[in-house]
Amino acid sequence: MPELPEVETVKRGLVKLILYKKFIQAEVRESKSVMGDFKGLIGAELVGLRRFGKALVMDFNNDWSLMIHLRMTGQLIWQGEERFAAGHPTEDFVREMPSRHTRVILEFDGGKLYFNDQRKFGFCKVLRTVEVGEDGFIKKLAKEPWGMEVKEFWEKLQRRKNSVIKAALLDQTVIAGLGNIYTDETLFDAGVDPRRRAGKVTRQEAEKILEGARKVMQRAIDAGGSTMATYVRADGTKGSYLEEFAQVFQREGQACFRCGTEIKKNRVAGRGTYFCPRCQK
DNA sequence: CTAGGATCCTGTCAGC
DNA sequence: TGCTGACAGGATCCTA
Repeated sequence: MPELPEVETVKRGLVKLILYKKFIQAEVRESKSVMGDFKGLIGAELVGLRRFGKALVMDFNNDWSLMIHLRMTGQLIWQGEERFAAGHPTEDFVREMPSRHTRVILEFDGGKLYFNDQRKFGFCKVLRTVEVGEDGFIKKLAKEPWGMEVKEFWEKLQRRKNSVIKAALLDQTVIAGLGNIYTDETLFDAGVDPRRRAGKVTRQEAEKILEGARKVMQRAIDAGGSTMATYVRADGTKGSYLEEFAQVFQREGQACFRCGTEIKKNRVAGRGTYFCPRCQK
């Protein structure tokens, strides 16, 4: 699931649970999921957590850092005295760890952090703290919607004027943090058809899209904590917070909450895309 | 430089 | 039941 709000939820959970804990060792079960060498982190204390778009960075007190990107199916599960699970929601949230999807186990003083990733697209990368900003992904990353002025956003859209607006919003060098869900939710909120060319989006619509992205993602962040609590409390219950707030995502054939028209699903920018044909022009 | 499709990988589900 | 193809909450690489 991991788009910006989910990664922010992971970050907040880890701040509460493992900040200032000492890293003991790592067990790498899938070498493909790891870049760099965990040796540099052994014995160091976790002193900071940062998020860059959908990427999470853990900083240690010896000038080494650990960057984690969950991509499509990554999740992090902390098992100490308490349990915390966030990222891509699967049955593994409530299962005994490790599972068959566990790629790396990070042992801290007081518990273990399990990096699970069904499809192995995600990764952990050990690097010098000063090199975090030089990482290819982070270096190219655009601002997040809260820090972006309409003018700058508009200009970035012109750079991708021949792409559909959905593709432009998914491009992390245009705006950081949106993935397939929040792009659809944002465009619904802004009343813009995902198939429109980015260059045809008016300045006013661009402003609505920016505001929509902020609103939609902030709501998800605010809901994140309680959702996780629900997940852990429930004995196997598969509740999804998507159901709580999604206006269009995975609602194909259902009535639009705003106008009652059937929500449609199309392939746009190579991704399953949900929208209301009446509310989004 | 951009745009669009293929690709990495595993799992699930619909249709035969 | 078993097989096949499509698809999946991401990003990069390749080609035109």
